[in-house]
Amino acid sequence: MATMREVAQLARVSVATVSAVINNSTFVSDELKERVIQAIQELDYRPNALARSLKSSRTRLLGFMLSNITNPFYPEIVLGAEDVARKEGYNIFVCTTDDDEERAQTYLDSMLEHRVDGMLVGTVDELSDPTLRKLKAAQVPLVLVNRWPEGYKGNTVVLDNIAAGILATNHLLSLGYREIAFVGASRKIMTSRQREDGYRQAMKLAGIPVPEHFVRYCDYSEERAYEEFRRMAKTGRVPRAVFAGNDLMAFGIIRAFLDEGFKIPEDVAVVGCDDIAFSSKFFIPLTTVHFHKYEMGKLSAELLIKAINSPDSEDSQSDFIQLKPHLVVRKSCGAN
Amino acid sequence: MATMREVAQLARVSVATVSAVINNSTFVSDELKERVIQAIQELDYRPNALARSLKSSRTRLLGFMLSNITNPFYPEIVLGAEDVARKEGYNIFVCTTDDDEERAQTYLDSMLEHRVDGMLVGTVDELSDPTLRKLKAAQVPLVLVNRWPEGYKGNTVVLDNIAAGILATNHLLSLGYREIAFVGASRKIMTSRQREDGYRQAMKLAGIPVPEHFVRYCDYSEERAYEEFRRMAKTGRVPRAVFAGNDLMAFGIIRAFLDEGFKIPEDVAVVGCDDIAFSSKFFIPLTTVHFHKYEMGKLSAELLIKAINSPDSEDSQSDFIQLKPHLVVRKSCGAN
DNA sequence: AACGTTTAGCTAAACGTTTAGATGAGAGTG
DNA sequence: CACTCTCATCTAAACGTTTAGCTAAACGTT
Repeated sequence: MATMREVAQLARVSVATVSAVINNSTFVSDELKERVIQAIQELDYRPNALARSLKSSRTRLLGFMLSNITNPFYPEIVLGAEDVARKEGYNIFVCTTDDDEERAQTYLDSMLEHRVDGMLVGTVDELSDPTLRKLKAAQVPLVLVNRWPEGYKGNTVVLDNIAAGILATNHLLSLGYREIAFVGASRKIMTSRQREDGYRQAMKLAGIPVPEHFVRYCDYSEERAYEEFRRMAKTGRVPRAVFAGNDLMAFGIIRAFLDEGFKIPEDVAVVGCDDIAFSSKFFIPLTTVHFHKYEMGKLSAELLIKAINSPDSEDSQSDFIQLKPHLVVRKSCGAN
Repeated sequence: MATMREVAQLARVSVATVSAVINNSTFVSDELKERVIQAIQELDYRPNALARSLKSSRTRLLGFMLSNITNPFYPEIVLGAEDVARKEGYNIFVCTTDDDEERAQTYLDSMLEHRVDGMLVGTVDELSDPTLRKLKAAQVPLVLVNRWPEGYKGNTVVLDNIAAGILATNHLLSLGYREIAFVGASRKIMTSRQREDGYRQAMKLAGIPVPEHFVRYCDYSEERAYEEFRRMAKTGRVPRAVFAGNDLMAFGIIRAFLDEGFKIPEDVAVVGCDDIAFSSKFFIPLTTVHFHKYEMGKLSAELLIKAINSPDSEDSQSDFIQLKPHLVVRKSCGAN
């Protein structure tokens, strides 16, 4: 592949002039400019981003760490981030850790070695997380996305999961259901914990005790939820309504109940959370809590780029953006 | 961020020794090695991949161009590729073009400027595609994934879409259906065209004329398929069976028929194609044609890395891998 | 003692850019 | 005409690595 030196030679100018034409950083006469452009095309020259970044110490690369693209919750977020990155001339480096600590570390090292200009991180929800510590030590501009450690100081774009829990639970309460189950991923996962907390708050406010035997944890997985509720249905002891911590689990729960001969929403009402693309297309369109996922990605990237461009990234105050959800009423809850 | 020079200073050795320790390329005495490691940790030194790649002219970066991660068909492929890449010490740079020519060009330029060691390309299905021409000109090791231009010479990993069409159609024929509709994306999209061709071959072999008024095109989109078939259902003139070019459209078709009061599979049998994750979890588990998507990603990356490592990439013969599908019989077709 | 051999560790030249500062041709001024 | 200014263009020094080739100490051989 041709280098700038060769282009300069062919155009009978200095490398500085070629550089000036490419970046149009300083004035170059039309004649030389023409010659340079000619030479670039002739040689199919393409600037070497490595050399460029090495000298200028900015790569126009952004890292994005998330747990699993296979989960339909994420691609939209990535898309939002990608769209603003592209517009601003950045490329995004997506890596998925599957919530595996070792993988996260490997990828993080790799991103830092590639000198990304900033990181979008969707895998950290503890202050003690090694990923977070490493990132702080490396002083990379940083935005936490979707998950975050309580009390974290720094740019953060997240969803108001407590509000989501309240919204879903209140909706079910308003439809007259009292015996409402909750299904989460686990108490360890912040988003799940907060959705549960919202559910508990709403129940408390309504003066209804939480039926603890109907609070279950299924790893945010369709399969696990299916198994859990199939088992539950077999006992005959089922709740009148379920708030599922995500749509995937809601699908699993509905499938389990259907397979056991229950009717949805007549026998059991189900409300999901996330409003993934498929939820509106499910045969029983799912009532669920909608989050602006694309928006979350977009805002995250904007914030990150702002942080990168801010003169001294150190003491610039950081933003905490919390996106509000809204309820999407469809068929699975038995409203209308 | 600390440089190798600073590490060398602190460890009282030369940069060459530091380099040797990091890459353990030549023998270094235990004593010096110890001092170097100490210094690296003390300074939190991290090799600069830019400088390293600039000198060694390999980046250990792979590009992956595909149309749209939001389509559940793709994430699994990416995962397969990522897994082998990680194992081989490569990072994958995913970019989505949304089948927009301009975006493809922008991203491609960006990847080439970043000097990726090779490219996985899932967006090219014409020999005249500018992307393909640019890639050939740049002489980057290359594997075409999923889509490919007829007659293309070079590494390719694809699905046998014709076999898929035959499989699906034969299954419906074997269940006694004769009036079988086909829904594709468009004749312009190779995968869709081939699935259609498979369908036509199977019909021909069975001696049944293709009902051309039941051959429709819906851009591989759930919505479009829904609208198209809702309209069709309203006319009262509906086929007894449908082979949908992908699962998403199958879902749309089923939803359309249900909303018009038809029963699936009793009134209309539906077979999809792709077997995306959700198809088995649909309330009417979808009969569909399964492809090994993860495998496709895995094989693609393996082939690419092989090509990168092959001594003279020019005349090394290229592989054409075509993955065979198999039918997954579930509920939507009315078998058993 | 003189020689060659081995080898741990070093020096310095790349890799392909960016960019501060040098150069020198023209134009403008008194 | 001598002077300064302006400004298009160039020269050369980085950026942080890798690596070919060198140095010199230590050892073995005769």
